[in-house]
Amino acid sequence: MKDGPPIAGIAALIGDRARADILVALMAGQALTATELSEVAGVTKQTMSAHLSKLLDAKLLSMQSQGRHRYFRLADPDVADLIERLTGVAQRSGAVRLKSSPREPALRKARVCYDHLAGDLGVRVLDSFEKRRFVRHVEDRLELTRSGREFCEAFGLDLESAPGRRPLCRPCLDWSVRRNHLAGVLGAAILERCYELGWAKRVAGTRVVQFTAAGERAFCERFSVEGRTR
Amino acid sequence: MKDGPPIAGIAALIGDRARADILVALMAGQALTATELSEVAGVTKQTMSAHLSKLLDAKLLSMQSQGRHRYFRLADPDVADLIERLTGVAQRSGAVRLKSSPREPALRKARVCYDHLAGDLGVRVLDSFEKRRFVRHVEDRLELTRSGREFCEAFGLDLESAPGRRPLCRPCLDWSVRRNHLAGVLGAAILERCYELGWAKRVAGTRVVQFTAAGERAFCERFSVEGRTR
DNA sequence: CGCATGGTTCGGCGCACGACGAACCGTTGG
DNA sequence: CCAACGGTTCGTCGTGCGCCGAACCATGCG
Repeated sequence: MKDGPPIAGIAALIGDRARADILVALMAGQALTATELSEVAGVTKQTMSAHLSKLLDAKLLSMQSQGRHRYFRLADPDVADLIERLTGVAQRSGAVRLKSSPREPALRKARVCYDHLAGDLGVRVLDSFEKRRFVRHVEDRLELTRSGREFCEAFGLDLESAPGRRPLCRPCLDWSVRRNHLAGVLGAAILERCYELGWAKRVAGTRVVQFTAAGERAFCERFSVEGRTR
Repeated sequence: MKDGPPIAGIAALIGDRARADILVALMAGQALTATELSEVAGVTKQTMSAHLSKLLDAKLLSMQSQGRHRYFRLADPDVADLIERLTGVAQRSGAVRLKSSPREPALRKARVCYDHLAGDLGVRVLDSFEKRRFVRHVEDRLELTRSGREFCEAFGLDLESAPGRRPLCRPCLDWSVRRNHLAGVLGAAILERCYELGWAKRVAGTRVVQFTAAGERAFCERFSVEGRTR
């Protein structure tokens, strides 16, 4: 009755960039919403929706609706175990690389994640902020310190006129680098300011943020970002 | 530097029908040659060759050349562990079925595996032979008993004029049903006889063996095969 | 030596599946 | 009530990759 070895189905499910990103992100243990996951994986919501339903069907994930959100987590510890083994084997295999998708090259360096800066540059900004004690981790959240606030004002950011209850500052997991970058009002304000200063602009139709040569230099200096960005 | 989560690459590798078949077959622990594996998985040697090199690259398999053969086995116990976890999760997930390839339907029932009969019918023949004590397992090999030999002669098989050192009778693992069917000279002779008797013929261009309605009835009676073959 | 057999390489074909745009529901909050 | 936002459904497009036929090397045996 059943088709070929069942493991093929499950493995194929995991063997997709976007879905693997989801699973890895959920290894942290906390439940995430569909939209958050779509950011993590770097795909649109429709695409994510399709992926999530497949993973649900296969019972790799579980979901609970809460208000208008849907929270996803790994279905059970066995799944987490599986992913862990998989990473183990993957490590020693010297990371078989999946054929890199065409969109990759520029996206990795700098791109828009909603309205803030992600990609390599985005991650480095957060690194630098942490090193200079401009931000502090408080549980899962991020807090701007006094010196951080001063720095931001000096850079010409307007953090006060922010609307509603959007967090000022929060970390956002980056799908390409697997590390956090700066989101929230602050993240958005920084990107906005880069546009204003003429350091960068968006490439139409994509999520790529293109820095000018001078803009990149200025940016790196300002944020104490060292080294080449690839 | 590295692309997306490494687990995606490994999982994608396992998430292919043919390759999953390979891995499952090798879970038994004994090393198999490339050609044997191609039969197990139901693909040609070229295709198998491509799969095997990918699995080798990823270090999921190890290989040793011996004479003109190449023997493949699982690279190490961790890989076996991984596959086992995977089957575990797959079980409880209620076997996510991989989109069934177009060739499936008829192939499952009866098909040619090299020159002998495989598929559901092939497996049942061996079952019946075992139950009636026509064959006996001797380590990994199969031996035709005295009564088995009589039965075969009565059916009109010529087992004597077989050329060279090809084994008279050996088991061959079936990729679809995951069970053995009858290979070797005997397996070939049975299929040949079915053609002669007009019970079945091959469908051109495929490996499907098509039985006539009467042929199938006669076949089942002769070999004491019970039940519908779905 | 020639022939059979185990494996690999190359080129072309076809298909499954992931990606997105657009349009559509449901919930929340003003 | 409307506007905004979280998610899903539908149709389409592009492409990666698994498959095979044919041709090619290597080994082993008579």
